[in-house]
Amino acid sequence: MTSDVSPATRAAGAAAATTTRWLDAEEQRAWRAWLYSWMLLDDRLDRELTRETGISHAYYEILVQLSETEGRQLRMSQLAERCLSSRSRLSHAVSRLEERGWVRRQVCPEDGRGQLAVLTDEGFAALEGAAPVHVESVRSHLFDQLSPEQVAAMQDIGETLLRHLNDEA
Amino acid sequence: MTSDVSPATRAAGAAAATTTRWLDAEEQRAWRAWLYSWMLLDDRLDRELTRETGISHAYYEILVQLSETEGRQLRMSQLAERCLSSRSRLSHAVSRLEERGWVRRQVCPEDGRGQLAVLTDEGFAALEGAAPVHVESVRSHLFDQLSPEQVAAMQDIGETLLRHLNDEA
DNA sequence: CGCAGACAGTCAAACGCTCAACCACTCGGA
DNA sequence: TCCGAGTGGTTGAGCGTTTGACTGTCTGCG
Repeated sequence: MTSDVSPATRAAGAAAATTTRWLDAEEQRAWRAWLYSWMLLDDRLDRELTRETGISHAYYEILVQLSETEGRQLRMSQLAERCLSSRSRLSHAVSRLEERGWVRRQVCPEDGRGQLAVLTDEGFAALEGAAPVHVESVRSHLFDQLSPEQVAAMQDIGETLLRHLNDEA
Repeated sequence: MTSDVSPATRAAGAAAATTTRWLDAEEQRAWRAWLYSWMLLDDRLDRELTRETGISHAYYEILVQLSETEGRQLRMSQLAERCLSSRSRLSHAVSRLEERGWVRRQVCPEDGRGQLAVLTDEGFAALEGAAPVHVESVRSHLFDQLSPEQVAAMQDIGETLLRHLNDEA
């Protein structure tokens, strides 16, 4: 689902946009493979997790982030940042998690503007139940399919891109 | 935004689920880097394209797929498959593209149940305008950041995963 | 002290996606 | 030829996300 340019488009576009640096055939192929494989994998992981535990990948990530901090709590904005989520989105998501009794909101003592999202025991238990399911999905669809060299390359590429994306953001 | 398991979760989860094959520290790191870099890249590409052309990545993909076929038309279900989209989602999306005058629906001559989505000249022109923007994004945020070896590895990994995901689906 | 501006978070409206029900058409067999 | 199952596609309700406006709080400066 994305991006690629047909030869016809290519000729016309190039004229319009002061010599666009089009992708060559190999680059197209690499891009497509990357894009498609990611979309399929992401979809698969999310569906397996949701089907078997009732927790979407997005919720799961929130629970994970909270579980990994001291006191199992975080400021809303910090939580949003770690989840690569907008504040608004996180605010809505936390409201829904609150309804499930998995997270609790609490005024931040140091800053009256802030709210703390606190992981409840029920939330932690839910995470404990979901984690094995998710890990098994990741292992079977990703790590089981790749050689150690491919895994190393994956990490290398990911970290390279991460450096670029974080730097210039 | 996703998935990772804290040490605490790890111990408890393992007990519950008949020896879960947890990720070790290196695997966690690789998975996180991959996941985060993809999420950030995907978001970046979509936003740049949407901001500068008013076309989301999802719509762009539909236009690309149509532009690459003979007659610039496809059966709805084939188009959905190529876009890795559900039929319902595609049907809604095509309706919106129809409102913009970029796609036209037409009954399929060979099968009265089917519908053809046809790319209009306006739609093609919109794609021509958007393509350089999108390609430049992909190049600057992805290919410009990676060595030729990394690009080759990316393709290799993508195709390996794609084989797995398509096979077992 | 008092106020302007920045900041944290929430909320409402518009939009897109998902799921399941649904309609229309085709195909194969009695 | 007629019926029933299967297929192709659409629709609507419900839900989650985005955007931008808004409230309340904090901070720094005159």
